[in-house]
Amino acid sequence: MGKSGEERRGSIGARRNPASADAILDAAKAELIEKGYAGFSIEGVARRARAGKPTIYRWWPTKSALLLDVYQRQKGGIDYGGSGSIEEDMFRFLRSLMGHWRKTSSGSIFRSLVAEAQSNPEAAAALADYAAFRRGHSGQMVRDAQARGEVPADVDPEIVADLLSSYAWSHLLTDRLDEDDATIRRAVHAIARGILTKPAAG
Amino acid sequence: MGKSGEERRGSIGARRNPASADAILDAAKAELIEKGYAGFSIEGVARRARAGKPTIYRWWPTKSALLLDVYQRQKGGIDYGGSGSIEEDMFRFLRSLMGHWRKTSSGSIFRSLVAEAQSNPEAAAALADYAAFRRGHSGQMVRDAQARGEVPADVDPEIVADLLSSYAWSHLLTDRLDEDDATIRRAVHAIARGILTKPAAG
Amino acid sequence: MGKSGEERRGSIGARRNPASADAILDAAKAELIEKGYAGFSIEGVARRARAGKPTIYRWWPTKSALLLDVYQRQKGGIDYGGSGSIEEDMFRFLRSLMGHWRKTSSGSIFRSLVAEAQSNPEAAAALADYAAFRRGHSGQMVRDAQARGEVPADVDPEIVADLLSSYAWSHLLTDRLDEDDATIRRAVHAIARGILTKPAAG
Amino acid sequence: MGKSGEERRGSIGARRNPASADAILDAAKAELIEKGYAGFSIEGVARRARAGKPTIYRWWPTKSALLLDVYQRQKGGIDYGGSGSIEEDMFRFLRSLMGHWRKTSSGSIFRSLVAEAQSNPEAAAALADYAAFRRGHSGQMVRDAQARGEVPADVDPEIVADLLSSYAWSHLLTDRLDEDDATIRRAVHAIARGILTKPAAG
DNA sequence: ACCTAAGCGAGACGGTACGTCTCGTCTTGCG
DNA sequence: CGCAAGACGAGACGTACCGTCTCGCTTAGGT
Repeated sequence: MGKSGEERRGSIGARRNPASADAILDAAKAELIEKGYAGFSIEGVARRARAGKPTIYRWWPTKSALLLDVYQRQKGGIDYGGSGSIEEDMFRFLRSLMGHWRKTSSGSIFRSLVAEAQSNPEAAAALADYAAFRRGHSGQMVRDAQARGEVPADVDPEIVADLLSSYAWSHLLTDRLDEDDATIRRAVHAIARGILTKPAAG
Repeated sequence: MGKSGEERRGSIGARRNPASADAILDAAKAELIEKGYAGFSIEGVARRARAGKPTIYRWWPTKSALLLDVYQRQKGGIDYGGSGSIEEDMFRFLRSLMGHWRKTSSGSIFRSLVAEAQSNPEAAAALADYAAFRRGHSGQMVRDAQARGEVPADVDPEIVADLLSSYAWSHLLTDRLDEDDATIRRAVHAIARGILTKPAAG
Repeated sequence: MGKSGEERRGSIGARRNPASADAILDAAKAELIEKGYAGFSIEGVARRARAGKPTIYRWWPTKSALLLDVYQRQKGGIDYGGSGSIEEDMFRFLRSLMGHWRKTSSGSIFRSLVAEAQSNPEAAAALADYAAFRRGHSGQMVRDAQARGEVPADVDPEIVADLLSSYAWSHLLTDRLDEDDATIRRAVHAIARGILTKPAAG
Repeated sequence: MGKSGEERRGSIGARRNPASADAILDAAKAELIEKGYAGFSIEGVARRARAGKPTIYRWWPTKSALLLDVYQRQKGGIDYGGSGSIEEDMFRFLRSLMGHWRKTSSGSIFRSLVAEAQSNPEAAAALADYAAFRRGHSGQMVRDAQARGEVPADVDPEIVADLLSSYAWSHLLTDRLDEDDATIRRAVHAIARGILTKPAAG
């Protein structure tokens, strides 16, 4: 998390100093983890990063922009399958996303982001954009399955991705990331196979 | 929303004055609706209710306690189907819940509650309890369908309810309550019928 | 300058706390003396007084209001004569005013006030009011002399007071408060000789 | 105030670019006039002059240095009489000085200089020098009158000049440059009558 | 009929964070 | 090397709320 250099970190000319950006993102992450969203303040980040507030506001116009950046730096590789089976892919996706949130600090950062979005329209827009982007991304699982003929073409990949990420979100937001594999599998199974009783000939 | 009397509303002796409690809850709700969670402040509530701040802090020690009280006074009836078809029931449930949130103020109050729960453990616990209760409640749709033989017994009603409410939550939290009926139907369809290509003989 | 109590100095109800006012004025004076006008800040005063900034802004809407208050608390008794001679009275007035400015800290406070008035219209108005009030006050010397018949009625006491205070101001502002008595007497003499009633035969 | 060329004004080699110096002084003057001393900032001057801040700091190490330079470029001719009467000369001097300050921008620049001198010793020294020089210069009126026999030799011209300029300063600093002629005449009259040689028989 | 106890409105208090401004320093790349 | 440009750490600005406090008042219930 940075080498925590002692020496002053000044301007390097008429362009952004990446050392400052790093220090600020590191400090923001640390503050978020230590104090949580409620105790998170630009003031505190500036203090910890030994940066001036204007330097922060210059590059992250809003608190949510900073939060989003912190989150994105943290994003690890989420497993998008390739197992050859859409059901297995969806399971792996959910388990890996929820595990990532639970095991790293990114879950708590994302919770902050969601909280911020509930009061800050800019954060809301940023989060909506991000979520849409992620839906598009994870919809790839479905499109791959369609290419394989596993899923018919009239299924909307976005809607499936929406169901999956909604499930993950609500578990994150209500402290239920530790759902066991069987439960996740059953949720995924419901989406893959449906919940209706199969016709006799099925 | 109260008669908003002009005359001073003082003490009625050595016990709580219900008129003040009402005025404060009304004011809190109004502030929440007008300004959203971000612009919500105890200060503002006190101002609008013409109440002293200590009067608020005396009865609602934290912001989340007040928020919860406001939300509880607001509960409206959600449509749990009875159409005879689980798919139609699920569609009606989602549409009615999302419409309720969108059209009344309860959506914005609930958003505030979710936001608060992300940093306040007390609010988090209250929200988790509430969500579990609601899942149990809306799982009834599935149990009814199982009784009809429409859904096999090995489907977990809680998981289905979880998928549905998760979908609604994530749309609430990302400002997508105005999803059109066709989209909601497709999501519900995925859960009911699954997304896999049906076998030729099916 | 205050007993520097250690214990917290909170609210005493819905009215101004004089202890806070005193602590703030003391702190402001000390800051002004230690750091001069350039280094004077509301922030610094609040810090030293252990007061919140809003407490300062509540009672002194502008920096100049605070400066003026500090100055006025400091104002010692200026000698307005009563020697029976207008020339002697004017001399004593100037010498006592300039000595007071030089020997106490009020000179440097007043310099700050004048400086502030050059950039802040509110301070300018406050200073103008104050200066006019003082001219009226010190004009009393002349009115007394007129009552004695020492000065003719058509002399405007305000103009004489203006000449005297202008002389004192310009010496304050250019670090010449240590003018010797002989020089002050000569300046006063120039003015006195012009306003004396001429002897009938003179 | 300069042609304010649109094209970039870069370096002209390893020496000072006079065009930049001019642009900076022009911009400083304009800022001072438009926004007054309070709104005067190096930042603003650089912006208006399309100059880099370091260029300003390179040549004018302090704000007061820049202020002085601006004032010096501005000197206008003040009327030192020659009317043959010391009283008339003094009146013309005051009226012309105050009018000059009022009608051109030099008054507001001088006010800034005085304000700056109250907290900046360097500026204070420069102002004191300048004021002494001006007193010597305007004392010439009195010396001329002494040569004519209108004023006795034991009157100190410096003290008379001090009274006059003090009067002008204090009116400048308290926004009273628009004093009418009659009032100025009465002030001058007070001084003049005191320094006139008295006719033997009155 | 008094007396005490508690709730009430009001609003001041010491704090903290906000987002903006300017300071004076620094380092670049161009001319 | 001077120049325009502009990022940097620093820190003050004036405002908004926080949660706590003390006041003077009102009313009810216990004596």
